[in-house]
Amino acid sequence: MGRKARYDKEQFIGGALKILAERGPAGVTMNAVAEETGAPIGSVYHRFVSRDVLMAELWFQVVESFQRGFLIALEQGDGLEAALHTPRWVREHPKEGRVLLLHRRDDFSRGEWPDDIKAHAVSLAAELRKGIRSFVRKKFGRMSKRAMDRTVFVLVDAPHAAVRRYLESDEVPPDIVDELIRETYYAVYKEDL
Amino acid sequence: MGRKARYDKEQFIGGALKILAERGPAGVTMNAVAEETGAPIGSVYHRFVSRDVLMAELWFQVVESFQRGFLIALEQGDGLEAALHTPRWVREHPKEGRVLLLHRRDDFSRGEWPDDIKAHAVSLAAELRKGIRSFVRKKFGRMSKRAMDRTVFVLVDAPHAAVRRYLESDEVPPDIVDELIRETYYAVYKEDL
DNA sequence: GACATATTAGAATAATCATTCTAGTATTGA
DNA sequence: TCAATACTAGAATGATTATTCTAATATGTC
Repeated sequence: MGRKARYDKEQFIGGALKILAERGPAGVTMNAVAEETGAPIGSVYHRFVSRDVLMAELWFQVVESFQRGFLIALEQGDGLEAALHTPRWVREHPKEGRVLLLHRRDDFSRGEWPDDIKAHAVSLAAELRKGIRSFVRKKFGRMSKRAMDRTVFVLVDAPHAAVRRYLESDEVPPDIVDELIRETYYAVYKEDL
Repeated sequence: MGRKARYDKEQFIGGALKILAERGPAGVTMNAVAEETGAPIGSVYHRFVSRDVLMAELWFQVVESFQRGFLIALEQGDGLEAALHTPRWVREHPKEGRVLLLHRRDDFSRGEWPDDIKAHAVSLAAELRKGIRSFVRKKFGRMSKRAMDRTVFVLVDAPHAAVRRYLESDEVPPDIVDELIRETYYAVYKEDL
């Protein structure tokens, strides 16, 4: 049934990642991706309905990898381990780091997106929420809006903030970042929940 | 000398701000700004060399206003007052809040920008640095890289982080944000500097 | 081998915008 | 009133890119 494929999604996503790291988001044109991969542009469109979808899938791939490590840290180590996962992962994945800035989780609920993209976003978010929920229960014995808000700030928002300015200018987050995340962690969790 | 102006910079910047709030950054096309203001596109270009410069000036105007309040808080109140200025200001200026996400301070050092834009960026950054410096000296009696890093995190990065997700989805930051900023503040400043 | 079809090829098309350009127009100053 | 000029007007241009389209080309299946 049909000809054997010479190029697959992975290659195009890989090409897009490379271009993104070198030339920034605007550099990732469909022609650039095709050229980088050595494929004709038709083949890119054969795999991805649109540029938006290609970028979305790149984002999913990266976030999935990031989130996997985060959830493992959250389950095995304690919360601090998970909070520090952000700067560590970013240091180990400099190219991928910039991809994190490309979208927010709920970009895919607004607007027109293919169903599988929407579904992917939903399941990714659910997985994260579930992980954090069960962490909160483990740590505090019960669940509350307040505990969730704080935990999201300490484990997600604060680490991302600490790291963001370095991602934006292609620098490796320095050690002080870990220190600040650590202190924020102890601070916010010292309060009664 | 010459005809009286019917449209000035302020009107175009105001139009751009309105469009940004309603349709997001991509919606701010030069034609949209002209239409919103009721002016012909030629008049927009008579005031701004390019779209980039228009957007830059919008950003400057907003950041300047934000920063003014921040510096006053920093000088008059203590650091906590300044840290909390971010969520407060954003609540009072919902439209302007989104503008903050448009640029980073050092966007204007890289790349081609007119000299006055560069100068504006430099002076704005200098003013902020100066304010923080003198705050650090006032609070700790001396100056150190470490104290500066921490202060920037506590007064700038953490508040921005806490607020960012709400800005991105056009929501008003809830009270918990202030609470988190406050705790982060006490935490990080409890450590010896 | 011939057919069906998944895939390659990439030139042609189309849409979107920023920007330019040429022609008027109102105001100031002489 | 006249000349200089800052400004209005907006149609035309140009550049950039996403996307489409038609024609080949392999490869599995009958």
